[in-house]
Amino acid sequence: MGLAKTEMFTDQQNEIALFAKVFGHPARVSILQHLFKIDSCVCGDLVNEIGLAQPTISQHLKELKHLGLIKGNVEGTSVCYCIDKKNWTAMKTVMSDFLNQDLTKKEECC
Amino acid sequence: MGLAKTEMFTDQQNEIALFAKVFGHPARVSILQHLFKIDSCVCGDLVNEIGLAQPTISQHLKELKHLGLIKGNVEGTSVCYCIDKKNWTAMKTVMSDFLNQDLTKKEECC
DNA sequence: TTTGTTCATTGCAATATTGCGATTAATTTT
DNA sequence: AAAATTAATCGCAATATTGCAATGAACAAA
Repeated sequence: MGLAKTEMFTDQQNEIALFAKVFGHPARVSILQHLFKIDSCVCGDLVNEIGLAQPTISQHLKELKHLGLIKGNVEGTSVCYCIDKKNWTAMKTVMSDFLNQDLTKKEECC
Repeated sequence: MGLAKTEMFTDQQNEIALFAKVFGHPARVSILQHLFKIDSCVCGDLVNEIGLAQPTISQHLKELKHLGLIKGNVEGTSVCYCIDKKNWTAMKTVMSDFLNQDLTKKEECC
């Protein structure tokens, strides 16, 4: 099938999965880390920084933009990308709630 | 290709991507939340709780186990699964470092 | 031993993802 | 206007993922 049955899960579970999925490729992790490091960035810089072809980087940027984690702004012939702070913070809340579920009171049965 | 070019990324970036990928499906998110909620669980409970077929759940459990996030223990004809606390905590460190990159000093250029 | 229970594995079909060459679109420079 | 620059899109091939029916393996109960 290759198709996740999203209708049988909660909105929260689907949202976590969507965010996680976009982090599930090292190129996108690398792009985000680069944007954090240097504040803003044009697509061409990322093509040089990471070793992938321009259409490939462009597609990864599109996915990050689609989820709202980055913003793009046209500047002449190039495009300036940066982290969308508001949406990144909102995403962090969702993911942190998932990652920080309480472990302390659990018995490790296995 | 469908094949991530892992060799051009750092070990850290690949590790983040691997953890994120396993969270990138709502069924696995749901399984983990259930294990957190009820401490331990056999596969059959999960098949009832989530609406997927037994082989499908079994495969998702296998992926979670392969990454070390859960442990499984055979108990008669059933298998008891639970969160691997040590590995979960280690994973949380890796993911939190990524999610909590400093935003405060950044200019939003776009 | 036979039967039932529970979970893992196999094998397959359907769909998704990744990567890039070729092209296009938008803009700047000459 | 023509050429150059930059990034998006298209179209394709290769691979990965998802889901499940069928089957197998391990154990328990009769």
